[in-house]
Order: sequence, then C-alpha cells, then structure tokens
Amino acid sequence: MLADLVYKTILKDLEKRIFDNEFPAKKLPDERTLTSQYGVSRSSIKRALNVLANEGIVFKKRGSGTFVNPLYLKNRSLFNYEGSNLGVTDSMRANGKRPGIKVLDFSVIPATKEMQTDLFLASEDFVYRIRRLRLLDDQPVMIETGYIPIKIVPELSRTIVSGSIFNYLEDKKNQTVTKSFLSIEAQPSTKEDQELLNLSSNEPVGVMSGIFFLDDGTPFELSNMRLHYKYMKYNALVELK
Amino acid sequence: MLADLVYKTILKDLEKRIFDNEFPAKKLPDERTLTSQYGVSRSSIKRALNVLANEGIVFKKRGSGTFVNPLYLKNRSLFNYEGSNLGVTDSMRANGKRPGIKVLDFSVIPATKEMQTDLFLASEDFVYRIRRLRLLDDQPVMIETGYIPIKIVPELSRTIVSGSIFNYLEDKKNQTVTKSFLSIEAQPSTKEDQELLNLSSNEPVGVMSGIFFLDDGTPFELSNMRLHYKYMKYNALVELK
DNA sequence: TTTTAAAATTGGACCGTATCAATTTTCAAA
DNA sequence: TTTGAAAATTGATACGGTCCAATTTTAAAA
Repeated sequence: MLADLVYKTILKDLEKRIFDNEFPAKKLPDERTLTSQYGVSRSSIKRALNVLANEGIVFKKRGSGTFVNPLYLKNRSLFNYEGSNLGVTDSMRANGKRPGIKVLDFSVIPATKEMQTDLFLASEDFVYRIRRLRLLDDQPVMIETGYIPIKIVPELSRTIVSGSIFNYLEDKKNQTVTKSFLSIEAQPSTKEDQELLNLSSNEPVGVMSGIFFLDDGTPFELSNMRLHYKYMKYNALVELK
Repeated sequence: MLADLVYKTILKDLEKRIFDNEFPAKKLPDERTLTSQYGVSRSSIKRALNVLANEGIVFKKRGSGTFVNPLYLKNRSLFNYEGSNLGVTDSMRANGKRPGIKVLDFSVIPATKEMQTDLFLASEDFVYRIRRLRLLDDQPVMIETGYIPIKIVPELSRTIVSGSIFNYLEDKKNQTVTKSFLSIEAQPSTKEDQELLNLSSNEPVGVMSGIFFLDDGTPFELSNMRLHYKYMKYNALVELK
C-alpha cells in the first residue's frame, strides 16, 4: 500500500527483526551503523526508530543506545491496543458480533454557525442530519447523530445511510476517513437514552463527539455518539510529556 | 525548562497565537513563510507543526495549507494528557485550580496474579496499595487506587504519597514517568463513589485504568481512577488505520 | 460563460552535514 | 587497585537543500 516509503520499509524490517529475536542483547545497532547498513540517510533511520519508540517497542538512551523493550516481547498483547475505532461498523464486526443500523432520521438542514466553523462551510451550505441507532446482535448500543456537508456527498440517500457511510465512501468514491478528533466523556442517561438503549435510570452513557476527517484533511462529519456504557471502552497509549 | 529548543519555542508561540485567535480565517501561514518569518529552517517549522497536528490542534492539507482545528479550542479538557503535562497533579494545576490530595489508604499487600503479569513481578513480590481522593479547590473529583511495586521505590512513605508521586520520582530519584496505557470507560456510580465524590445516584463516574511506565520501559504503577463525570473529558486524535 | 490545461502554491519525503549533550569507555595518575 | 579526567560513543537538534504530490489559481481556449 503505502509501504514504499523509505522510513516505513525500515520500520517494518526492524519490527520483524525484533520479533525474530535478532537482537538477543536487546540492543539495536547504533543509528550511524543502521544508516550505512540500510544505505539511507540517518533522518530516515531516526524517523523509523521514533515510531518504534512511540509505540513502546523500543526505548532510547542518549549516549548508550537504542534498546528493545523487554516487556513488548513478553507481554505483547498489552501493547496491541486498538486505537479505538468505536463508532465504525467495521470495528463492531471485528468484535464478532453482527452489526445493525436503524435510521431514526435522515434530513437536510442549513448548517448552523457551529457547523460552519467545524466543517469549514459557508453560510449558505446545507448538511445532512443523520440520526441512527446502532445495534450489535439486535442489542441497541449507540445513538449516533451525524452532520455531513451535502457538497461532499450530494448523492447520499437513506439506503446508503442504512449501511456504513465510511465503507460507501471508500468503495464508491475512493475516499477514506483516516482521522478523527474525539472528545470522550461520561454523562447520566436521558429519558431518550434509556428508552433507545434499554438503560435503567442510574445507568450512564459514554459520549464521544468530534470530527471525522477525510485522508486529505477535509473535515467530513460532525458526530455525536451516545453509547451504552457497557459498550464504550477506549484504549490509548498516552505520552506524558 | 526545556523551552530553549527552537522547535519548542515556535511550537509554544504558534500555540499562543492560535489561542489568541490570531488566525481568524483558521489558516496558518504556509511553511515557507513561517520559515522566513521565524528565521529558522523549514525542518524546525515542520517539526513544530507536526506536534500541533498530532495533538489535534491543527490539521494539514497538502496543496492547500495548515488549518486550526476549531473543535480543539472548545474542548480543552481537565484531564488532558496530551501536551506538556506530567501526572494527574500537574494536569490539574495546569487548569488554574488548586489541587489537593487526601490519602485514604496506604498499605502493603502481596501482588495478585494480575499485578504480577501487568507489573512484571515475581510471585513473592509485594506492592504498595495507595488509595487517594483528589480534590480541585476542595471539591472531590477523583478516587485513585494505585499499586506500585515495593522494589522500585522501597522508601515510599505516607508523606510522599500525600503529594505527587511522579514529581517525587523525578526530583529525588531522577526517574520519569513518560508513558501510560489507559483504558477509558463510563460506569454507574457506586455508593462509595456517591459519598466521596458528592454524586447523586443517577450520576456516573468516568473510569480510567491502566499502567504507567518509567522512561526505560519499566511498568511502574497499576492505576484505577474513578472520576466525577463532570471532570472527565478526554481528547484524542484517533487514526483509523 | 464554461471548460480545460498550464502554472503556482503548499505540504511531504528524504538526503547529508554540523554541532551538541548524555553516557560509556579508556587510561593515566594517585 | 582506585580514582578521575579525557576521549569515544551515541542519540538529539537544527540547518538547508532536492525532488515530489496534491491542490488551487490562472489564463487560454471553446
């Protein structure tokens, strides 16, 4: 796919070598040696090593070298966190359960001031308002309200919206949603939450709201997801700089 | 502190300019212009912009420019681990409120099976059990239960634990906690949550649990944090690979 | 006016170099 | 043998350059 980038090639090769236990002393060759071994610039080596370090696979010590994180080999599952694709059809299917979608609302409205700034729209632009209930094995798990600019997908229909919009984009329009900026919090459930998600009054919802971006950086969807609390689990590897 | 680095200086300046709304059109100057304006190399500009992009503060579109993420301004959170925060104590202080700690329990127990795998311990190892109530301006906001291997900090005391453990490590032992693996979810509040955090029965807690690592990759603490729901807002830039 | 193709703009990848800072190694002096 | 300063090692920061790719702008053609 995109593996023709120099630093990615080296990244993958180093990763493989680490798992093949090619560095039993837990110490990688120094950067200058790697530079000449791979025949690339030191910047590319550093870039690859930085990715590995950020993923917790190696750690670096100035003056002494780059080392394999012993924990990574022994307890690899710990580091195999899912960057959390909650809210995407695919990640639900990955869970082994059968996903379902019930469209609660599909309409077109003028973009509010807030949407104009968040989605980079002009004042005369319109957006779809898409409200869906998501199910897993017929169990309701999430109320999703999304706003998508008409001009990005003018042909959107209720039928398309009954499935995965992201998959539609990828299959039919060759555009990919690769990034999102999400804000995650907990809230008491509202009456509507309780009815739609089968919650009792003391049970909360997890709220994930934010923007989904296309791979070219265009803000694509403004989304608000209210999840049954048992179905929200967000994993993250966090840097505490 | 470390702000004498070129890219960090620019990073902070750009951050300030963004929050001062110096780019009302949400578009930053292009990289080459920034390069000549700041009188530094384009690499340094790129590095600063990349940090901003990774934090979700800006996003970039090749061919068109670099833009401010409008949502970031609205969603700056209390427990924001991104950016330049150290531990929980520091990230609270960063918000302008006065942090407080009340120690609920400080004891030593044998490591459970789970702790043994997560903290990389042997079956005969012991851990501190540290239970603390965290306050902001005297308001209780979080119940924190942490488990730390004795052998890492044999001299830990109730006094030390009344302050920031991470700061103690950094000041006195020259060790830094740089990473954590966190799992974030929502739960109904328990009786104890309600009493300690002043919650009513329908109000939930946000739960953040996981492992904190030292900079050399050693797992340092197994932690469980139950937050008053109003104080938990977690921002994340998510890559949907 | 609309369409289309060329040009300019703008971020991305990569290279090679110089200098600095933390750590380890070496080796002479005590 | 032990100590301690100098040297070597090794990652970090920064510079400035080349070429490329996606997008927008410009301007000519229809």
